[in-house]
Amino acid sequence: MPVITLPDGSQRTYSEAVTTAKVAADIGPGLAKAAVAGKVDGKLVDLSDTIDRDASLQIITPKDHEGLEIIRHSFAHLMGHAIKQLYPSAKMVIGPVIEDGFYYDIAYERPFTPDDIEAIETRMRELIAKDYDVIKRMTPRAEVIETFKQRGEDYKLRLIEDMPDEKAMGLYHHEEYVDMCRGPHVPNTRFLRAFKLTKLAGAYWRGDSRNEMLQRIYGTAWADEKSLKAYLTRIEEADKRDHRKVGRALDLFHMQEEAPGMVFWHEKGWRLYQTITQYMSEIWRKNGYREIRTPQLVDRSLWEKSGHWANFHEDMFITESEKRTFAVKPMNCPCHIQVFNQGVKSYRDLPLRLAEFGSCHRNEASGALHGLMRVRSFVQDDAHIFCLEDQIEGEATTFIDLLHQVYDDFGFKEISYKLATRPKDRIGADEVWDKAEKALALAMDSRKLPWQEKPGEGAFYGPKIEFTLKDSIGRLWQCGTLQVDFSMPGRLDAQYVAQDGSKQVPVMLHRAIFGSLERFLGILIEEHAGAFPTWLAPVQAVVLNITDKQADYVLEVTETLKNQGLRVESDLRNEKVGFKIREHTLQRVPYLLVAGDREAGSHSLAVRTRSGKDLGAMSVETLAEKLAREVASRGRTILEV
RNA sequence: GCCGGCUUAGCACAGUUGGUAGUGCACCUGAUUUGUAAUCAGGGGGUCGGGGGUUCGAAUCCCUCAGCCGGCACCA
Repeated sequence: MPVITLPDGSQRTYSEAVTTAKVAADIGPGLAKAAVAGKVDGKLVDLSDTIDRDASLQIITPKDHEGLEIIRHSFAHLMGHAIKQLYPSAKMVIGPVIEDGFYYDIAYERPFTPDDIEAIETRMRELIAKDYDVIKRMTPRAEVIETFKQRGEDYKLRLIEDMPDEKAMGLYHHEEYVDMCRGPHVPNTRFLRAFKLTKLAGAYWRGDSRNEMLQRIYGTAWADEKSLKAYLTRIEEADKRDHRKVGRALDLFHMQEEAPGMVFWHEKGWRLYQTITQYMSEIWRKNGYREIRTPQLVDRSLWEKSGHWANFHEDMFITESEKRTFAVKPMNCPCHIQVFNQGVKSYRDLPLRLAEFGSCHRNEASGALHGLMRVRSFVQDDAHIFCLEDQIEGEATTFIDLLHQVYDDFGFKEISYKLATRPKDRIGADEVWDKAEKALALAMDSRKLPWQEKPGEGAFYGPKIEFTLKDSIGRLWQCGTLQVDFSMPGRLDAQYVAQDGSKQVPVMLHRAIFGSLERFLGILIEEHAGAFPTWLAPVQAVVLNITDKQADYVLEVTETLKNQGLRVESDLRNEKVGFKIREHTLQRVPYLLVAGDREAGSHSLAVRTRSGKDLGAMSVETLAEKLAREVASRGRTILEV
């Protein structure tokens, strides 16, 4: 006699086992039609699954996030159905749900073409129109194996081998097509309406590059057409903020074939770059860091000693001179240890924080390069903290606070936190890893950060926290990092004299806030779509004349503002004001300062913002003061309020 | 590095079945002295990513290299 408790607290009693579909139908025909699945005691089940005991039940519809995920998952099966009809010899591999959609990995004798994708999409729409029921059958293991054997689904058989304990699997029948899945799935194709196949890509079997490559077809899917359209528009809009496009449009930087993965910074981009390095230098000064500078080329022997040669020499740029091999430095830590090693250090010197805008080169795989986000030549705001073991947690929390302060200054609110723990190939004893991982976890907990673990993703010398930011289309990029390292200082002979006079090896923390300046700027460009807050804007204001009569006044005022440290330019071209306003607005200059006869006569300027707001005329002194305040507050107070 | 796609003027793009390159913006010149998102008229500019091949003839077809784009793998 199952008693079913619904989310509103009401209860229904049944004389025998009941399905979610039946309960939904008893509540009302509307709900019966909208029901996608059930959630029994917190666990998602198919509408056709029976409930034979007292339980809480929530009916899932497309309005629920879980409902949408089920729809996306069912779309993957639908795509399988279409693909097997069009290309019977294709072997289906896995078809999971991802953010905004789904994909399916497929093994097929020839590459799919964009035309194939179109054909698949068309067939999917035809299948949807048939409005067929999706039938679930829990099937005994042997029968499942037999089914897939008959159908030549080799990869499904390999997947079954990975689940030795499963005695029966859920088989979902889409007419003649069968897929294996934990489920749940939609009961009928009527829920599958709003979708679009988006991209075709390669992906390794089991995510391992030593394995064969499969073909992956991605799709996006939504509960209704409106959401789909909204998503597609969102992607289109986000695409316009792409830092590679904005970088060209605003004349910030360029890249070219002769230097793949390396940036030619133009004047405006370089101003931005310098603004953030100067900002960071000041942060270091105020927070007990000592800024240093170390060589670009270092003899191979040092990299061998540090362990980097063994792990990464194929990705290092090498040069030879007088029979010696040098590596262009791919990172700064070994060099910082050399600085630490100069002179005798006492425990009283710790924590010692050495910071550098470290220029690094790494020969990244050609396919990994991505605008400013992944380059071969980059600069890190790198610092190493040499400290005692019991100083780790304190240094870690202080660092996390500092990172938040910096991200807040740049307007980044959405940060995700990952703890990457010991990888397979590593140096150092397990007890040491235990301590290091614990220290990082404690530091994040003390700040109540919502972090996730990434098992096995740590560096070879220690675990790390990754602070990641999103680009305009939601791709995550690691920017900040904090790593504990019990190994490198010992390998490179770092020592300090302890309280008892003995020599001890310090712990080293590797840390960066921007990560790579190039990547950080890429994210920053996309975050603001090129409309940088005034404190960062390469050109903060342009002074425009209306006719030649005001030229001298414009030059004088520009000079005055420049002398106050503002980045101001004048535009004396023989053009209409409307034309000049348009151009500088498109260049995302925060303030356009118009000087006509009225303004020249009263030593003032008419102020217009790039968003089109007319702030009226103000005296040059007032304006300079307001701008200075806006810059100093890093945009927290702005001119227009 | 792997899979797929792309590469035409400074930028964004067109270019039908192979017949020898176009549009818009930008640029240059002239006129215009203009009050808040495009003044008008004229003009110049491309070994069609590099190399090789097929052909009477290649931006168009084939091979190859490079770069870029989207994924995958990698990321000290």
